[in-house]
Amino acid sequence: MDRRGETEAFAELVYALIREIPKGRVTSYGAIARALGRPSSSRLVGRILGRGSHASPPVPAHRVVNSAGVLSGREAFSGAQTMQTLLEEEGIVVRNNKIANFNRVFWDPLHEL
DNA sequence: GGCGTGACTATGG
DNA sequence: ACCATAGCCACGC
Repeated sequence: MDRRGETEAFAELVYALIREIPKGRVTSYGAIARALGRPSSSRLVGRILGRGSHASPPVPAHRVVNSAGVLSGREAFSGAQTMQTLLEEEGIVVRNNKIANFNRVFWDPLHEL
């Protein structure tokens, strides 16, 4: 299996895990990487989502933010529905591109899955 | 193979 | 809370 295949396989695991995030909860790139056994690949997680993650069923990528609770990927959500809008529709409070109640809505797959 | 870049993270001042 | 540094890993030039 070449590097390309490994990355694609990892991407599928990332999508699968993100689909498990409960509505109204969020997690971080690092938490996902750690849950999949690759603690040092947090940047790769973000990269995977950035490359137009067209998977089916669709992946709720808006529920993934960085470790500080900042919507670092909002630029990728071009359209009527912004990342912030999607989160607010689930009851998450966003202020200045940052999740206000981050500690309460954070979902750690290692501890809650 | 080098070098810059980025939806990252942890740590220290 | 803000900024700088240093690891990190895959990608594109």
